[in-house]
Amino acid sequence: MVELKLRPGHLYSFEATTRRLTNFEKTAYRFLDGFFYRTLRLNDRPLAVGVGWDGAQIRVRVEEELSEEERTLLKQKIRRMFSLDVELEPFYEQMKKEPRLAPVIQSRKGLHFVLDPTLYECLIKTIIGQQLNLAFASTLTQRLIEQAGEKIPFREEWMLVFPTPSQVARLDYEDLQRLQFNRRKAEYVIDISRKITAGELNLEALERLPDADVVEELTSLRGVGRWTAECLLLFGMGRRDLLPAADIGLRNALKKAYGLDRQPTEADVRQWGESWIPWRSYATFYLWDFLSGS
DNA sequence: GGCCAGGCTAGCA
DNA sequence: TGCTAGCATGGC
Repeated sequence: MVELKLRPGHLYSFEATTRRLTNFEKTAYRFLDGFFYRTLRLNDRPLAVGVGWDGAQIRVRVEEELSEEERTLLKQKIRRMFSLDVELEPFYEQMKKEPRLAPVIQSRKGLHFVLDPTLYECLIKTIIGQQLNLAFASTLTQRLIEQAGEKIPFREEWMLVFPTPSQVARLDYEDLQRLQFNRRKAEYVIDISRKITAGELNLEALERLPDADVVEELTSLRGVGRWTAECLLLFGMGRRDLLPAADIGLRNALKKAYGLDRQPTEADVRQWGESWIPWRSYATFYLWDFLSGS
């Protein structure tokens, strides 16, 4: 058993940050003994990793032995996934000037993104979530993991590991249709996985590109529109200034926060968002959190 | 039963 | 370039 500690570089609320894990990310995370457990891969080795909080630091728990290299990798991965090096004070300062948003922001101080461990997982989950209500999207994701992923032992039981591109590439469209994916969504998910497996698509290489280029590259894929590309930049890469202005959730959140009697248009959102630059991702994220009722 | 879900593509003007 | 039907199901 290995336990590591990681200190956040800046103001950090573990409680606010993990609140959504048992809700929106409930297919990935399992809460047990004060730790949020999920599986991820270190150099292709699947592991169950628990993440908790000791009041000042993140506790990371793995119930197997790790090499020095794996420890280093795990630390890097968790720091990145839990946004431990993101400094939000400038964001809070800037948003004080937004009277209608300030209460939403100030009551969530220390809330950070929890990123997916891989860009592939993020992209596939986002495609599955297109247009569907979150509950059903989560059901479909879970079914994909059960169909294509592998199981690893965990405390007398097992946990599922999100499948690799090659594991999904081996499926037929009909396999996913049986899980109640619509035909086109089955094609998007499998075709993209096959492209990655064939070496025709390298998601990691996109990390080096600016936002606009990532959107351009990704939207050339069948099944990926602007919203999906922006979600990858947000929840896969943690980019700080994305505004998914057409997003239904964001528009509903603004309607609620601003006390409007109709849903604002995409153009409204873009215009209001101008004054959130360069923190539009975080403004969006805090509004989503506000909408989900906490 | 009807309409909307944290969209996208293909087909048509 | 811009508009819209269709998708497959759950939740309200």
